[in-house]
Amino acid sequence: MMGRPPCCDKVGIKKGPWTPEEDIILVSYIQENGPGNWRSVPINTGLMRCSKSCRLRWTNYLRPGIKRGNFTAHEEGIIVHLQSLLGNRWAAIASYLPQRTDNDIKNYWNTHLKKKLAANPNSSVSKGHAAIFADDSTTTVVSTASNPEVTQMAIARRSPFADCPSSSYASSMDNISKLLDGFMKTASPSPPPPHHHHHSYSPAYYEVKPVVEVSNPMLSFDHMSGTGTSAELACYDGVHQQLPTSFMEHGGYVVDEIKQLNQAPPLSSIENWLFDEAEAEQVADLMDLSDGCCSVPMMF
DNA sequence: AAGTAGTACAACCGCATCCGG
DNA sequence: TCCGGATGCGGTTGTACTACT
Repeated sequence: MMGRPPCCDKVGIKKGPWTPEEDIILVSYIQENGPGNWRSVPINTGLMRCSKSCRLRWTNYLRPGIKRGNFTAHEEGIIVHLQSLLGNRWAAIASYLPQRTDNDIKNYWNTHLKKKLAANPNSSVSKGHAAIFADDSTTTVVSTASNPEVTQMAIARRSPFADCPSSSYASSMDNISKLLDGFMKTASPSPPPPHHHHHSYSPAYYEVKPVVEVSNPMLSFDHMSGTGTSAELACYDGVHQQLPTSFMEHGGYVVDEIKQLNQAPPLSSIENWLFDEAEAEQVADLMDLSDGCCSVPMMF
């Protein structure tokens, strides 16, 4: 009689931008059950979304550790060089920038970098490496120069937070926490920042105030991996956000992910390049640094 | 002020790959 | 080894927003 239903039944499946309510449902479900088994997510949550849409929403927007906002020159350099080495393998490139999603990197490449390279093929960005330490975000320049170990961590993706500028880092964990705990109580969401235009709902804009400080993620990592109970992941306006233990236990996503990222796999040629470039450019850029341009608050 | 073109990015689509039975 | 379902990945689209005329 009836044949096998299609993978994504088009009938009754909602498409388009996600609503806050849908995000809350999805995040709550993943909090309880962990990510994965996406097929069951719409079934168990009642979300009128296909499994792929749920997975995409989580991986590209809701999952912890995602950094949003402008790409730094450092990140640009990495992306450009990796793209030249790997081609449009955005997932592979994204693995070197754990805070960025492949979708983000792909979009950034298509909308910014491709044009940049076309307009100025001899620019430092196009060379793929010279801009790595010409970071305008006042984050890693001095700190990495004075601390080779930190340089290696930042460059070689040992931590998903390693090159995170404290000033721009808006933890999606904050968003999730707010989604879970405070959204319903929040009377009026803050409007989007003027430089961002968003036609669809974005949880980042539920932040009542901008992120002013982020606690040292490396220390937090040690803490969380050491105890395995709760995760002190970010300091938001001075209030430490706590991940529910269940979030760590069910699927152990955050802990597993960070542990995995924190492991030191055998260096690939790309990673070796990153190390080599880091050392070479570090010296070169230190020569160019004029005093006053980089008074950097140490994050470590 | 209104219309138009350009930009940015979230989300979708379809194919590829993985994995368990 | 084969098959089918689940998931991952990259290309592409849709549309809100901004800048320009």
